[in-house]
Amino acid sequence: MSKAQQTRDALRTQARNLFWTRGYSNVSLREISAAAGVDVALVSRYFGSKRGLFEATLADLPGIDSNAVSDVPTLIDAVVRLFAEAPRDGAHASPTALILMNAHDPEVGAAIRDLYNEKWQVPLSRIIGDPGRAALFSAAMLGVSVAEKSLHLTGIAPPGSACYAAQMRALLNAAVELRAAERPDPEPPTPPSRSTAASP
Amino acid sequence: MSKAQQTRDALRTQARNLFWTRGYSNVSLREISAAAGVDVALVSRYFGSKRGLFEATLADLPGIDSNAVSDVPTLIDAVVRLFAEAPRDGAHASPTALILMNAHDPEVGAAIRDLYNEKWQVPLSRIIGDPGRAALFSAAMLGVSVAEKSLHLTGIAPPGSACYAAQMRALLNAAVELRAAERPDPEPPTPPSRSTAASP
DNA sequence: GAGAGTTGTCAACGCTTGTTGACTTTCAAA
DNA sequence: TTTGAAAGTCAACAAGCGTTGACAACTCTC
Repeated sequence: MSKAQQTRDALRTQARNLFWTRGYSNVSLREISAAAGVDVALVSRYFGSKRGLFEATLADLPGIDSNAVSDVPTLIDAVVRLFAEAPRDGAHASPTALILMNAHDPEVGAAIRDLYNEKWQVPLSRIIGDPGRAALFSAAMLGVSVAEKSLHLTGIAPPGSACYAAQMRALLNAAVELRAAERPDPEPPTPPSRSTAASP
Repeated sequence: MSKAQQTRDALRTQARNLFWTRGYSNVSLREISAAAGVDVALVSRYFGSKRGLFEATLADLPGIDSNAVSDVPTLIDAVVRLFAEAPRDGAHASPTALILMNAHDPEVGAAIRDLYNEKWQVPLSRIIGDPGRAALFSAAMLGVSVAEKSLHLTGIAPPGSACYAAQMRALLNAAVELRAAERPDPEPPTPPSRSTAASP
């Protein structure tokens, strides 16, 4: 591996760890390059800009492959396993942390939301069958992450434990087992347009 | 009302609308004071610092009164009603937006987490009975907010609709109806100490 | 070994941020 | 009307940010 490739990788790795755990606007390029043991100016050289470096980390975000996963029980198994295995220390950032920390960022939020839509929401809607329950599935999945990562709630079971998996499973099942009366009116399955502005 | 009190209120109101919807570090004092129609320097005069202005807005965060609400059905009703009535436009920020936008902020995150613990988690634990299911209750509640406010998922039912309430209700019920085997080991009911550092 | 291209270093730039202190204006009490 | 505190204005500050371009050090080819 060439020397340039080494520094590129070092920057990308440290950028992912920091961006994904603390959020785009809460991390400076000087901090990233210091962690990578490299000069700040090399970010501009190799990635063009801070935004470019951030986007280079997005390739690491896993998703749901609706070809490999076709039924709901398999889906829930896959999600539970992904969560159980996701790293908790700062060293390797977890996928949901990326979403939670950056989805409402004024600069990169729209890109993150689009990416989540593509890699998660669209496959979920296809597997689960209707977008309402798919959205509730996302809500359940990310809700556990919020409680754990953003709020540090102590009542959440230790991640990786059988109990943690059981909690996830219970909420996810509830999301897809909505009675007909509770389902939203049918909607066009996830919009094709890119989200434009952040108006929470 | 004195003139000084008027400008104090104007600053506090605009600060709440902006801080709660976009997050502490994504809003500048110049933006807030411009929205309030006053000079930036008056923030320092009346609130000491940016942090002081932010903390002055926290009094508006509603919570759960475990004296008024003693059983789970009443709790769920209260939460569903709070969510249905929470304002969606930028003009008045919703309580959950405050949590989601600021819980992982490096500067005010710890204060927000402590406040949520005090105003929500402790009462929830008391009403629901054990901290595990109370944490899952929070997860379900905030998960819907993440899906709606952070990710802008279109599958979530229109807030305020009967369907939205039904969705909330289904998830909240699932959280408190965990079977015994899925419950975490009993823990000391929510820690008394303040959270210290943010290590997601 | 000379030269060309790659890689890394350094100092500075323009900009925005929170905060401060000196100043002027407003306004009610004496 | 004079006086003095209250309220508001203005310009500047130090610090941090992303970004740039000129320069030095290195590596490989001819």
